[in-house]
Amino acid sequence: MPAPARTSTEAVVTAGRALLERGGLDALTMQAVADAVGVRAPSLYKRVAGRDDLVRLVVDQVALELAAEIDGAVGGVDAAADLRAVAGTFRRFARRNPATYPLLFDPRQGGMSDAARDRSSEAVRRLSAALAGEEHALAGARLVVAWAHGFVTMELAGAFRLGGDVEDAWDFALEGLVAALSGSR
Amino acid sequence: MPAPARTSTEAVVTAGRALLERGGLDALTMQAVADAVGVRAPSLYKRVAGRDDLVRLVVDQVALELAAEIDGAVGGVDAAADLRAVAGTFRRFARRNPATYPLLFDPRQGGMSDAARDRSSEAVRRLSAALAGEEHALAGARLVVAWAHGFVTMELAGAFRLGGDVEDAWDFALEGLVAALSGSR
DNA sequence: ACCTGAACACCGTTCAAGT
DNA sequence: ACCTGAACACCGTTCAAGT
Repeated sequence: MPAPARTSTEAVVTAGRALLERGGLDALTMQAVADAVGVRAPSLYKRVAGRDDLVRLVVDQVALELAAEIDGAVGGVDAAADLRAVAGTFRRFARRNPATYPLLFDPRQGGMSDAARDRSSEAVRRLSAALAGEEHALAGARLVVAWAHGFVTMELAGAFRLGGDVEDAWDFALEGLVAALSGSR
Repeated sequence: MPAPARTSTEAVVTAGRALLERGGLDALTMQAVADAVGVRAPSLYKRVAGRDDLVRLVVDQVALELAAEIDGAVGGVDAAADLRAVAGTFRRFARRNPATYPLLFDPRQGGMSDAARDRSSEAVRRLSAALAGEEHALAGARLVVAWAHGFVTMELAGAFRLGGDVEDAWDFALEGLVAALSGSR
């Protein structure tokens, strides 16, 4: 006599993400997720393999959203303008997802899936190729992504404490990177 | 009748760091630390306020070592050469401390202390001032540090999967950054 | 086929009792 | 003044029993 499903993997992932964003990784407990979806904790193991798997599913959902927003920020006409737009989109995304963003590049949480990573990096690679030439496309993309990731990570961590205008630092860096890429062809 | 101390804060921090470097944050349990220093877990609370405090002490020890190595990498003659040397030192340090390094900029672990942060950033700020001029010193330092941190974080996370030579990407970026800083004055 | 209570091993932490 | 065993609340996870 089959028992009807009282929740779904989707609901479990959504609840997990909300808990993570609200209270950090510590708040994402199987008990809290179970309460949120209206089921007992052991039942969650019918939906996800375990807590680590649930975290991975959340991270991947966030990563795919990021990739989609980056794709949407590319106009396709002016590569320098597109790079500025993509960088801004990336930064705003991190600020909107301050607790989940840092997990995207965290090896302890498995990081994002290959699919999400490839999709995010492809847009940047194309812009890098347009600016720096095909031979420097990959190295240029790695420069831009490393900088953007480092910057927003430090910003989220509250690491910019020496005063000064953080917006200025962002704009200064972005113009410097565009110039460095354009000058290397 | 006083009981003699059977361990010390230093030994506790050293044991904690070793466990963290060997097995990640999960392996740093009060029980494992207690076993390592030859005492029962409750006794650790005479040395550290709790597990979070112990992690913070480990992170700070690592951060001060990083700051010292960076200081030692500065020659003081050629700013561009010094920047390359500092960046290389930074990267090698991260590779030598793959489990503790990511905690340095992790807000969940409190990150590094203000003292450690200030000391690390000051050397980079001076080099940035020498290359880009005093007015762009802070923004330039933030560009370099954000890139270096992002790069080594991604490298440690295994995020460079599109093939290509990661060493080339490092050198290409470093030369681009030196050019961008030098060109902005 | 899914849900549940009970149980297990583990965790950080507290505290009264020992020396 | 420090160390200890015992205890507490919590955690992830397993599993036999229910429907």
